[in-house]
Amino acid sequence: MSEVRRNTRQRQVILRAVRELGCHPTAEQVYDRVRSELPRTSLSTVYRNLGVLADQGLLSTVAGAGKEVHYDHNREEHCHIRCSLCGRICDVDIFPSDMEGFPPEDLSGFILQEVSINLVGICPACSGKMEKEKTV
Amino acid sequence: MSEVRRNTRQRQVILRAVRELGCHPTAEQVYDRVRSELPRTSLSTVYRNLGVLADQGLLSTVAGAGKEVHYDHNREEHCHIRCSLCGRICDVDIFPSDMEGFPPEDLSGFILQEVSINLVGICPACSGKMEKEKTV
DNA sequence: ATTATAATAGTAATAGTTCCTATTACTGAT
DNA sequence: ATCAGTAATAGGAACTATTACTATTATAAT
Repeated sequence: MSEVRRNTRQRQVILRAVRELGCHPTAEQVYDRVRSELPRTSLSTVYRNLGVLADQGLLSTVAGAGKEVHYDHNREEHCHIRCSLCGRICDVDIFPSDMEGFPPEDLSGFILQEVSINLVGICPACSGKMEKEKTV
Repeated sequence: MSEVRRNTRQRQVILRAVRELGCHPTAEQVYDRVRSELPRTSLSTVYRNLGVLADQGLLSTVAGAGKEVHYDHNREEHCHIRCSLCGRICDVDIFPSDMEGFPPEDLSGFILQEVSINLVGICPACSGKMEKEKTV
C-alpha cells in the first residue's frame, strides 16, 4: 500500500504560482510563472500537479464558457463573473448557502454535490476600451 | 448589403434534431442524428449551424465543466444540473430572477450580461449503478 | 432561367489537455 | 549515509473538440 504523496519542489512552486497570480490563472499562465523560477518545468507537470492539488482540495477549477480551465486558490465559498470579451474571471460575493429556498428540493433524482453560480459580463477594462473606440 | 440568411435543409434538420433529442445534446450527438436523415451532412456544417442558430436565439449553449459544449432548445429561463459521472445534463426549475437580492449590486465594475446557475451531482442512473456494484 | 453569393462537404489545422516512457529524485528503511 | 522502491519529472506524441480553409453546390431574388 503506497499512497505516498511526495512533496516536490515543482508542486510547491506550482501551488505558490496559483496563489501569487491571484486572479484565476489558466494552466498556461501558471506554466509561464513557474518557469521563471524553475525553467525546466514541463507543461505536463503543471497540468498533472494542478490536478493533484485540486484532488487534495488545495485548489478548485473554474470552468467558464471559455475553452481553458482556470484555477482558483480561494477555498472559501464564492462565485465568479467572467468577462465575455477578454475571458478574465473575478470573484463575486454571492453565497448560495444564504439564499432562501436554494438549492431546490426537486432535482429530478440527482444527488447534489455542488453548486456553481457564474455570471457573465463585460469587465471595466473592456468596457473602457469600447468607450474609447466609439470616440475615434 | 447582403445579410441574407438562407433557410437550408441542413439547418432545418439540425434545429429539429436538437429539439427532438431533447436533453441537451452535444454537437456530435446532433451530427449522428442529422446523418440518419441527411447522410452527407458534414460535422463542420453541424457546428456552423449550431452557431448560427445560437446567434439567432433559437438555441443556447450550455457549457459544463465537461469539454464538450451542449445545446439547449429550451428558451425559457431555467438552470441545469450535470452528472459528474456521465456528463448528462438536465433542467432544473430555478429562476434567478425570483431570487431576492440577486444578482448583487457589487460586481467589481462589471456590466452584467447573463447569469448561469449550474448544479453538479450524480444522476439517478449513475447512482443506481453504484448501488449495484456495491452488492456484487 | 439567370445570377450572386450563402452555405455546404470534406479535409486540414488549431488549441487545450492528456498520455506515454525513459529518467530523476523523494522517502522510508537499513 | 546508503540503498531500494517508486512517485514524479521532462519532453514529446497523441487525443479531442472545435474552427478554418477551399472548391463546389444550391438557395433566393431578379
